[in-house]
Amino acid sequence: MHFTLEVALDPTLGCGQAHRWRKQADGSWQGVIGHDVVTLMQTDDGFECEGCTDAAALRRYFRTEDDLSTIIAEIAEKDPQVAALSAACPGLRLLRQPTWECLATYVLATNVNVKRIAKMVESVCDHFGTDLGTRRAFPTPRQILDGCDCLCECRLGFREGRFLELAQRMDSGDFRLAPLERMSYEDLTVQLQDLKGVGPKVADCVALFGYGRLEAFPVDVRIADEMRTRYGVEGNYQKVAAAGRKKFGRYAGYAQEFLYHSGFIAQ
DNA sequence: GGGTACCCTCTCGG
DNA sequence: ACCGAGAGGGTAC
Repeated sequence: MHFTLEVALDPTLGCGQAHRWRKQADGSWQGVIGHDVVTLMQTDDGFECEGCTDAAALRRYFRTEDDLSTIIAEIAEKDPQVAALSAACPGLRLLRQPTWECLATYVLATNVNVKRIAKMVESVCDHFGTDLGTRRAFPTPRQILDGCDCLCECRLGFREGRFLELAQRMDSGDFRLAPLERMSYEDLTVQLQDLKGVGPKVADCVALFGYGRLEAFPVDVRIADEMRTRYGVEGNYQKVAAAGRKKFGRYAGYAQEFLYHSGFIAQ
């Protein structure tokens, strides 16, 4: 199946916003979207997709409604450095990940290397997820609870308790993700932080990558570094994140992604 | 509001 | 080669 879309798969799938993509020897990307194991191959005008049974889900995942030229024009107009970064990295898109998967993976993404995040996520999928053949789906809360006796095999460290409690609250219905769709960005991030293991940074990541709130500006150590060296902005989380949102406006999340990716190249 | 410990793994310097 | 120290998409206390 062919998809026409302005996208560069390498930075989009490899920059760390989603954690289940693997680049293969032939240059294609293998990942799991819902219950499809898909293989994506870059073309001049988009990509070729193998294994996809739901084109609408794929379009949703890639946020095909985002017009990159419009978005980039807007954030570039606000800052010459982001203008240069976006020009240097054409086709970098934000993804829309399933909220549960996004939330659960970012709860695991604390105080570890990006490399190990992917390892933990894959381990959780391998232990509890539905078998899809070559890969497994991201597990549902119920699947995690059913197999929680062997959760320690996933080597989540101090995140294990948080991960388990998260699954319990979702499964019991004590915490529901769907109603958060209708909330404002501010209310959404406040609600998310009621969950153990979710602080301001994870809440912003889930708001951006899961709930598609493009105004979110998650600040991790790399973004904090970029904000300090490029713009002289430093301070606590709230201060830096608010500065990013104010500076870049409704598409601050895209600006964040370009800034993050610039550090990726430098590394 | 700021300072620390935190599970575990990988990396790096000796 | 082997080992100990350090760091790593932050959060809870």
